[in-house]
Amino acid sequence: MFDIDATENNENRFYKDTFTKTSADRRKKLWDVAIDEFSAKGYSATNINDIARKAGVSIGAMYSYFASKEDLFLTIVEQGYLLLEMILKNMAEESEDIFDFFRRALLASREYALKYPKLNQIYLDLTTQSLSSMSVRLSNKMEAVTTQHYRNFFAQAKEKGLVRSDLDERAMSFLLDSICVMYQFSFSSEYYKERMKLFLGDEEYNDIETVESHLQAYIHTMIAKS
Amino acid sequence: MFDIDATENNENRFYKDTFTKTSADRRKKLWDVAIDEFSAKGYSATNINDIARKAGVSIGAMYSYFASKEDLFLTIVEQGYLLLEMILKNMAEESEDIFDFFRRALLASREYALKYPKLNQIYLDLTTQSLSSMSVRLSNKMEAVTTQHYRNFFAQAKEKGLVRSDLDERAMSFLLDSICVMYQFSFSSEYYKERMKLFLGDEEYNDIETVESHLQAYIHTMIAKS
Amino acid sequence: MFDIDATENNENRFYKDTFTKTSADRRKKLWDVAIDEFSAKGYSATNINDIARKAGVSIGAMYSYFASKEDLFLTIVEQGYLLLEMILKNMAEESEDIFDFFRRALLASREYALKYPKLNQIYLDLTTQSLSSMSVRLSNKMEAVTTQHYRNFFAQAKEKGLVRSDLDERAMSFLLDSICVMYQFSFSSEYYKERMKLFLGDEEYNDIETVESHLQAYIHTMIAKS
Amino acid sequence: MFDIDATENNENRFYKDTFTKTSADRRKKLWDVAIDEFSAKGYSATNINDIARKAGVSIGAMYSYFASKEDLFLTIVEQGYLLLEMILKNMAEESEDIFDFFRRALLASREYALKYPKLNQIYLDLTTQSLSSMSVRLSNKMEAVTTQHYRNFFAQAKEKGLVRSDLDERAMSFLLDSICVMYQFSFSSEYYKERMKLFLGDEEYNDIETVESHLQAYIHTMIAKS
DNA sequence: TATGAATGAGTGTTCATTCAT
DNA sequence: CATGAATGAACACTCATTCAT
Repeated sequence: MFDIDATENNENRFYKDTFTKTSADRRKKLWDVAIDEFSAKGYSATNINDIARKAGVSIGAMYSYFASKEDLFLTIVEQGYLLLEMILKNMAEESEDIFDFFRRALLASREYALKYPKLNQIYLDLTTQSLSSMSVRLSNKMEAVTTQHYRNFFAQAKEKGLVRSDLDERAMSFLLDSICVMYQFSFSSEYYKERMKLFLGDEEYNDIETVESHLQAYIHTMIAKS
Repeated sequence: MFDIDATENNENRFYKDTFTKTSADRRKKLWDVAIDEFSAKGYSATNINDIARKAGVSIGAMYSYFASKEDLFLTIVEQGYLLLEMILKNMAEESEDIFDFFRRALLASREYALKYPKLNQIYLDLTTQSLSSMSVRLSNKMEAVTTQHYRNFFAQAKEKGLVRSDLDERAMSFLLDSICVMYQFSFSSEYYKERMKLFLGDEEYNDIETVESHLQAYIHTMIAKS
Repeated sequence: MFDIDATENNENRFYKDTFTKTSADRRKKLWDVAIDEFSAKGYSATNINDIARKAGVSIGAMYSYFASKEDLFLTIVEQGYLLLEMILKNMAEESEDIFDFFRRALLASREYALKYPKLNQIYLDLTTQSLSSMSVRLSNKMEAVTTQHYRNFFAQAKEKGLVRSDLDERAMSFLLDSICVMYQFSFSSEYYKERMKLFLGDEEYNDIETVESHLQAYIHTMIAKS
Repeated sequence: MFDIDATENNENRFYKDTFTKTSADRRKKLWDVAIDEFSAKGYSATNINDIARKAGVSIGAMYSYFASKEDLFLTIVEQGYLLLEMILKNMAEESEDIFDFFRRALLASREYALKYPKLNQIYLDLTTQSLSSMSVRLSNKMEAVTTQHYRNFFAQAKEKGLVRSDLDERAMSFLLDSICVMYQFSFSSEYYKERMKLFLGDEEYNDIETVESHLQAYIHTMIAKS
């Protein structure tokens, strides 16, 4: 996952050249530790000296890799975004139509959240007002990509006559993505986990796949030409 | 809004008795400043000494009102929760059925977010993993209230035969509330505002009421007996 | 014990007139709490607001009784000194000779320490360099009284031919009093208790009266005309 | 005196590794200042930031050397203990018998107190009830060492028939050490200095060596087989 | 006179960042 | 380059004392 080469051509990288020259092991370790810390404590409360020590990297090296704590944070986030982007791209390519895409998106939201809970906690942090100054520094906004996917699938669906003719595609895209985002967070932070439990009850919470297929079915009803 | 009497009977208050004894002006000023700071900087990065100074209150007085920075934060949040709870209660009472309730909920989400953007930014913060230890201290979880409203309205709707008979009410409640939460946040933090703009485009973004009525219509389709 | 009238004529009192006008109960409570706090935490670490609260006295009243934290402390200490002085006076009057006096002094050291452990801990504090500026404010130095008693008894003993003729009475008084002081502290602070245990072992520590009579016997040997 | 190497093998050190890596000059300066401050103001009233500033060390460095103010304090104390222990060990080795040992102990008490008055003031502080929690952290209690020396010398003396056959050695050791402790403090804090003056008068106070030899002679009388 | 809310300088400690080695 | 000791502003919180009521 954390393969630095993937971002090497990225024009706005938040790490210094030096970072590409360290061993992949070192980079991996740093990432792991940084994600642990940032996800658990949030950006502000995270101590970059702690990260360095736990990763077995000197604080001096740290600052030769990243210009600041903020840049370390953004590097982590960017990397996670790239991963998510790839997942989305694959998903879009494999999806037959908008219904299939949403089904896959819902599934992926859950799986991605469960596979990378800490990364997701960090994203949640990033949506926070206090970190908004950072999120603007991230050019490859997830939403830009997602929006495009929805746009394409709705265009195709309209052509094929799969969806209601009176559909406001943008509003609907916004709605569908919102559902996915909330679903994703519902597996990420304690807060949203607790919230989901309250809504679903223990029974349904433990049979999440059924819940998910219901959600998907409702969405189908909502969108599909009757 | 920030009338301390409203919480006086609240069993788990996060402020000390002394706070009830200061002038309402002083309390109001403190609220305002605290919300400003916490919403702009997040919990961790907010300086309680700054709040005190900007509110024209000595730091000593500050600590005679609240046992800790955390308690000041929770007092702010609790107060906002109480307000939202009241809004929800009124809404529930005035709503005719589940469709009406959702329509109102969507509207209220937007209006509340626009009226108290800073408070909403603070809530967003609270859903963050790093503040999860605080959110558990807030017993009167918004979600518990919301869940109940949905449960009641769906029970009523089933009785009246308004909704599809195969409806998984809990999954649906979760879905509807998720939509409202995301909608609310979409007017709160810069991040979500930006995201909404990307999805809706400038045109629709500026005609938000139409978007909202579309969303509501889709939900109707999804739930109502065809 | 803590009868304020006893000090009323004292020329250098550390309390204000107001203090004599409060109820004896109030005064007693204040004493008790102040001794608790000062003995447990030491002068510096003791919080005068805490004392006030625990004694059920307003901090305002506190400062109407005593000009400062230091004066409260000195009032406590002075009072204890007066008590000790009285004990010493009685002891001196009842003692037949220097041997009897020392025997009683040793006994009284133990009993006084066990009866008023907290007061003794406070005295120990007062011998500390950092509190020396306070101890100079206390006119009725214990030692001045003690010195005089020893002087009288040794004069009497010389006259009666009870003691060795080559005795350096001042050095001996210093020695005897030092023994009493250390013995007294040995029942006061944890530190000296522990130390005594190490020297005596569990067995003797639990049969302290025998140890005490041995000590007394040794001193007799040292002083008495052979 | 303040050679850090002396404690390097000490298993319970209260300083961090980093402290061993600074220059000896820096360490020395820090020690000097810390002893000055702690001895003059007592533990509680001493400000660690003051110490840092006066020693020309940043507060950050301070906390990279010691985990807390308490640990700085204990490091100082421990170091002094080690020194005293060494003095005691040498003394014990050079002493011919219990009489010689006590004579030397008395002398050393005075000399050590006069050479390191501030260190001794700090020890006095440590015997205070409020610092008892700290004294328990110091495992190598002076008294344990001292007790052993007395035990050995009394055993030897009994074998050689130098002392009274009815001697309670433990009580006697306690007595002798108590005398030394008080004698030592008599040269350390203002309080005890003043007290000694009161007992001895100016004349004898200024001829302390004679007083000391008298004390020693009395002890001899007390212990030796007549 | 009694109250206790208010004050604000001060405390122990943290941490992003620098820089000599 | 890498290291990690060093920096010092900043922080959450305390407490002796004041003063309006």
